[in-house]
Amino acid sequence: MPEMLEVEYYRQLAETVIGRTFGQVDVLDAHCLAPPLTADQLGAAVSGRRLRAARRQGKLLLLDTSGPTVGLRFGMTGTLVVNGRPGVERLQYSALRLSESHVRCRFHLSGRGELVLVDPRRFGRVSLDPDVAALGPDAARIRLDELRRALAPVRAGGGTAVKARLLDQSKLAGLGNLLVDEILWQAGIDPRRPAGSLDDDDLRRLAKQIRASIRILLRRGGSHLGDVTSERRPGGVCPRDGAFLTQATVGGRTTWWCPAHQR
DNA sequence: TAGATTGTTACCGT
DNA sequence: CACGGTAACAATCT
Repeated sequence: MPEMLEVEYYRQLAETVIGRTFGQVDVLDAHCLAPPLTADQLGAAVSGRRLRAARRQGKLLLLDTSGPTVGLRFGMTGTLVVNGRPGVERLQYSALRLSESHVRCRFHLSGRGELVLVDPRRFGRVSLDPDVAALGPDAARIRLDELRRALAPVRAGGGTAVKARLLDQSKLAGLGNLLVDEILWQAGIDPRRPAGSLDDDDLRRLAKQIRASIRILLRRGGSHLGDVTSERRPGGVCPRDGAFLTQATVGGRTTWWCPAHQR
């Protein structure tokens, strides 16, 4: 489920309990703890601490407390539920309901209230003081010079596909598979193009499109609501010019693009 | 039923 | 050594 858009909704939800104090932490599935963190350590570090701020860097949610910062990653299907309100109303799979059996970690708030990590597929992780420096600049505010740096060839040649680079969280934080395909479709750029082959005009257009798509889809309600997302299927057609979309694996992920206008 | 999946990471080959 | 591609992870949905 979550790319940066969904995590931004979770962040906004967490903001509603800023100032509250953490109570007990129930780790229902130790699998959700990023090694070497233990349930006892998490509880001891967090309980009695006040929530100071809810930040986001890419897909990583950061809960600053009066003690350590709690890092939450949501994997493919993680959702944050705060006081019974899910961060995302519409889940990808209509039949997938928030189920008590999928609660992995519950942060109680003193008095009443809670933040709950619900994650059917169990790829989500809780950590303490995560290494934010390992992430590139956040895609929502990417500037031209930052994008140029993110796509610059590390070695001579620079044959890496532009899509692979855009997905590399250490270069640029926040974009996932659906969002990247949507952005490249909007910008008219072939996902297989070597990242280093983009000229200044391409880079400028792409940087603007990254920010624009994030802004629009945030308003629309999530990463799966792009103009081309519903056409990601056999027989899918480009909404712009009617050409059949092409499918291939690029950057290790299933990729759809329009062979007519993405160059 | 077989195949696919919005994310991250260990591993392997170049 | 650095980089890039791949498989694995886990559970569910189409």
